[in-house]
Amino acid sequence: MRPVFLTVEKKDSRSGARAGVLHTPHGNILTPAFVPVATKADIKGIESAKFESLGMQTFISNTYHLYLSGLDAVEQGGGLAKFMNWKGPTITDSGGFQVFSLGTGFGKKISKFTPEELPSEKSSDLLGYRHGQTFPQKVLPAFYDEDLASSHGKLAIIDDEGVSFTSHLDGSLHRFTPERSVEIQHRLGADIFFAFDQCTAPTDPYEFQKDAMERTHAWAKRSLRAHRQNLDADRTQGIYGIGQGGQFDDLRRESARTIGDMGFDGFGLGGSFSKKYGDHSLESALTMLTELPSDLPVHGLGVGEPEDILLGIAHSVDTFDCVTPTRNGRNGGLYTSRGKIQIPNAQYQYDYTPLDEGCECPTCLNHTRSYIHHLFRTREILGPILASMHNIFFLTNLCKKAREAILNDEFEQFKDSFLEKYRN
RNA sequence: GCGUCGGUGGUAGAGUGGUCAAUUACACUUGGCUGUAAACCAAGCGGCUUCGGCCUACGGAGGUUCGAAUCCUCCCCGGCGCA
Repeated sequence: MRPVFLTVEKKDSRSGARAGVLHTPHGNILTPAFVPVATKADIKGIESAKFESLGMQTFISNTYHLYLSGLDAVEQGGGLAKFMNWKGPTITDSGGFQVFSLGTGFGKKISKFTPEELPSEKSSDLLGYRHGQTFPQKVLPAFYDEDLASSHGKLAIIDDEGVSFTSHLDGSLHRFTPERSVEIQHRLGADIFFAFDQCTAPTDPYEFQKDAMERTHAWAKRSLRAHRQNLDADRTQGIYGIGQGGQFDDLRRESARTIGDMGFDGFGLGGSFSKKYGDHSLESALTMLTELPSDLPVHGLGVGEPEDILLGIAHSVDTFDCVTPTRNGRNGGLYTSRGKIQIPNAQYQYDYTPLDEGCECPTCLNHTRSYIHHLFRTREILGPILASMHNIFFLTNLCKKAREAILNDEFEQFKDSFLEKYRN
């Protein structure tokens, strides 16, 4: 028996939607489920004691950030969950997204580095590099790229072996490989973690996507092998493989088949689905679902707008993580059943109704729009906190209601009526 | 009363003859945020506009000058000092 597996309770008769139970060593996750992001072992502004009241069943933290600061403390503190005083399931992401967001995904610049552009040193010299050590001086120039340096002074360089990058915190040089990412994630000790991948933007061209996809496949194999070699971790942690392919359906299908056949405990829908890349980047990624083993749990990485979550559910995605509730919340954007609102806007100054009529989150049960508006205007820290709490509840509740609808075999109806109201 | 320094857009505060409808910050108005270098970022912020400009503005009124927020005179208001 694997440490993580899905049992499907009910399949919708008119769509691919399904309701299930994702079993983990620290408890079950009822799916579909929304998974808030706790990048650095905290959901910004919200302590773990509040999680349950927000409808949360789990959360996802980040390998890249925790590796740069706090890894030893987390490990010695008994792992991510215990460290945070959380009893339920936990998830970590591999750091693959940062390879993208700190590298080619930064701004609009696209750069690709071939192995011959890399340092002449054998890659083994670069492996095992630890935070705090000094990188060999002679390889430094090879890591410096004028083009990228001018835009953010930092760099992530990809080669087939792994990724070299500079810390966004202090500029120090580091190296991630699939093996290293897995090792760190073993030390973080989450119930579910992800294989190291190369994320791309949907707008990247075919050859680039194909290259990244094939590299991701090779890294997936290595991530899985590294996991199997740690017998203890393999018994207590589940590993998800990630598929890529950008907007190209043939690549997406190939990626799903390849990753789906490797023996992972779950599948991560890889990519970046921001609207700035167009309106259909998620749809092409969803073509992957038709190629996967039917009982394999599927996670949508970075899928967090209500429309996208419902679209994902309709295609049998089980879990979703995203920064949307927390980042939008901190910046004053609130989800309501009638669409998003900007609470700092003037029109809410004397609006003494709840953020969302009928919402049962801790924020709405106790406070008015006027109050939240006031907290944002005065830049009080409570504003972003209450807003984040509401937004998290909104999305976990959306998934909860979708689950109930699926169990009642009325998902399509639920989805349509939600969207009609949400879009006004 | 005398002397002195100063009065600039919602606020603070630059500018001190033309490149000024006026730097900058805050405030204000509105956008954006999809595996978090984001409690962040961006745009706008006198009126009108056929978008080329036009009009009204730097305490008030005059004046010098081709040209004044900037120089001069008087008035009003404020700070400080001396009576």
